[in-house]
Amino acid sequence: MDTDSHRSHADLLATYRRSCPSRTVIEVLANKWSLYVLAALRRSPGPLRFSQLRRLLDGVTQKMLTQTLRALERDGLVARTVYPTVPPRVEYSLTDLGHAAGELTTAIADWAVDHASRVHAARAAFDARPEEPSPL
Amino acid sequence: MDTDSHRSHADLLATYRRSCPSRTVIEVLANKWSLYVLAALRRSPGPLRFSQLRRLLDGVTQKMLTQTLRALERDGLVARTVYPTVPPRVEYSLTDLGHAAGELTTAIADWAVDHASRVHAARAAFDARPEEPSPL
DNA sequence: CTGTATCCAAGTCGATACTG
DNA sequence: CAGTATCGACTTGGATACAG
Repeated sequence: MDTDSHRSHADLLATYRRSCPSRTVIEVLANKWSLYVLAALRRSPGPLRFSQLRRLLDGVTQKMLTQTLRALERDGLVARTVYPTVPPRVEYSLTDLGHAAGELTTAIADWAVDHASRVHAARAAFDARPEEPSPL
Repeated sequence: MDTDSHRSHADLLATYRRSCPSRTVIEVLANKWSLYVLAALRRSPGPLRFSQLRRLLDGVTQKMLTQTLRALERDGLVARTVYPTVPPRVEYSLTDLGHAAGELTTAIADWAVDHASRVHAARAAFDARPEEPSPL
């Protein structure tokens, strides 16, 4: 994947600057729950209700889920539809923008599943190594 | 991208379980500095020194960079090479595993750059909307 | 140069209680 | 059902000082 072939050297450096507009976008995407919410919505055949997402994402609290969904909605990645019924019904789905982002986060989630054993093995090896690797 | 075509429904649900081994892998990848470090190393033609990474990643503190590099090294994504010179010289590069992960995080970073304006527009629209959208 | 150690502020996150 | 509000524990992250 040579995704940078059309980017200049200066462009690449600018990517990491604090002033780069992408910085704040990265900060929304680069966290566990955003990644999972986008992946879950992308994998779902249709919209998901708040409670469905909560059940799906094991360990997420109501607060974190609300917070995450709001941030994604604010950024135009997730669409929030409220049905004025009683009890209220709220559905979440991906916008076109969110769908594209969801592909990327789903790829990360899939990669993590596929390589978890290798990562865990490396982790164990690292943790098992002696304090002083060079006893001379 | 139908990356899930080979995954069963049960597999997909298991992905979000707290007990899924991929959870801890995601937690390492899903943060700003890990994402940037992997992207920077992947884009670089060769290994990068600690100070080079620090200059490149605008805003990263020494502490966060060290912490991030350690976590990635522990997970077998980054290789750390120490040259016993004086002053010391330490180079970081991607392992095969890290290279694969780097492709994914680079894709996220690129996407963020390319769509930052759309996201920021959505954000501005969201923030500008009235408190009570339905005054009836 | 490449770290480690420490202090402290700020933010994250979970648990709980409550509302329309 | 789908939130909001609040409190407190815990974690994160920055600044600074220091060491091999």
